[in-house]
Amino acid sequence: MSTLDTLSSIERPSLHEELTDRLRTMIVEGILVAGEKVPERALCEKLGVSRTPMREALKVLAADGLLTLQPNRGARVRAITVEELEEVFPLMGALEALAGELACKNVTDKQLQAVRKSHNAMLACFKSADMPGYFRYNQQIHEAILTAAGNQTLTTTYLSLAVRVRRARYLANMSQQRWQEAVDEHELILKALETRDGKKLSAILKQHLENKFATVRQWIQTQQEEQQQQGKV
Amino acid sequence: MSTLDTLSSIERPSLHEELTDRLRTMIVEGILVAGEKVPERALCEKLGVSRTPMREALKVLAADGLLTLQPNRGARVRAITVEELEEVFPLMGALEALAGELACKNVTDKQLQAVRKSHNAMLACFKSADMPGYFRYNQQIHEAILTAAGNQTLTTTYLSLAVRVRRARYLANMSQQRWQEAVDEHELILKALETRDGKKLSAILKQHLENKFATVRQWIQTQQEEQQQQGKV
DNA sequence: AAAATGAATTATGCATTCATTATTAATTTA
DNA sequence: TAAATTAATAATGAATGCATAATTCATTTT
Repeated sequence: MSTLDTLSSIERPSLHEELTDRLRTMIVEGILVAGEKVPERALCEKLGVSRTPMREALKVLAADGLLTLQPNRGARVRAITVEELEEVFPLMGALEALAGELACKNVTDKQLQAVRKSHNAMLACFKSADMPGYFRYNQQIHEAILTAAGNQTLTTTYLSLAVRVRRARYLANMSQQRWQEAVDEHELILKALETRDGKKLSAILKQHLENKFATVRQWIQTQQEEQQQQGKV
Repeated sequence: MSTLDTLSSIERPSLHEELTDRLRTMIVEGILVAGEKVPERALCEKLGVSRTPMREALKVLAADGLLTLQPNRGARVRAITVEELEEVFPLMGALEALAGELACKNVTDKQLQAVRKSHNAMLACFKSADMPGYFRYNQQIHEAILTAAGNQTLTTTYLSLAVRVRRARYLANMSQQRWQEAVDEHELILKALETRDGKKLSAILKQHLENKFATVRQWIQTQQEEQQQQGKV
């Protein structure tokens, strides 16, 4: 079962939006476990809402690819597969590339400063081997680049894809060597953005993502094999 | 008011999915008019469903960017603006480019044959100046390329963006000259696909879209000005 | 004891109801 | 008569209710 405790009740305009956000977070954080059923009733009781807005949120998240709805059998958290990953990553690559080009065109000095700050914070985390911290600042950087691109639709589209792989991305640990490489790539990312070199930034971002992709794919493959093992036993 | 008549009642597993599809179609076809409120009750009655699944569908379409939800004031069909267009088109460009590259890698002879068929049908429509027919086959071609790319996530993502601009795209009439150019571009598209030249196909598709973009942008600008005029009168 | 059948329970999908908020219509006031 | 105020009506958002389908559990059968 999932960790449904430690969740407080909610109130605010438009319950279903609040619920959509909450559930999304719970999926990314693994509180709602990939592959498992979404305990609709339990969630409603825990959050103090009725089934109507909850079910609206479930429909939205299903349309978004985070859940699958089985007729008469409720919602299930979509477990990412290698196949899905192979679909999502190239897409994210294309979008990051676009974001890089646009960001170089549109980034303001203030935004650049924000990226630098996240970058340095990320470096500090790397040096102290703080993976969760690194992950958080890393995400901040990529989102800051999206913001700098100044295209809300791009941001939304990208994030909806990113969320689908975020948990896998988080769980798939990098080797120390790969981690160092990732940091090096980030130096290049910052440099390209500072010099407003769109082509270069675009290319590095794409490469950076492809490298991450390789790590995550390997991890998922291991996971799937373990699942199969368990299925046999 | 909108043309809510000529709609038959429905039945099938998962009402909200059926409704989502129906409403999406109604928006693209202009039965639900951009900028106007969605007549929830009337739609429910017309389609013979309760408000619950209807509202689930509305939430999904809102998350998809086709509607906006105003708290306590229902749903409204999102009218596309120049700003939104300027956001959506570059994104579609990046995705079409990706689709082109992947399609050249993965297209089967059978799929290629399907594209050729649509292409020829489209040419026939051009010669007989049949815009609706042209538009339909044109769409078929682009969707066939997506299919050939063999990336379901790409298809879904692209279509969700394409739907948002489809109506404007349909209403924005091309000049005769531009139409001829578009047809010429389509010849190049077919050729690039036949020779599996990913780079070239990718580039042409992007250019093709940018040209379309220019036409649509002009049309929307005119529309917005007319709206403002009406607002003043 | 394992498989098969059937009853009890629970979950699911959708319709209905209800409280609240917005909108319109009617009335009053200046 | 035009603006302001109030009353009415309708719409929205969310909770509840209900019929059907799925699941679980007990019972029977082999």
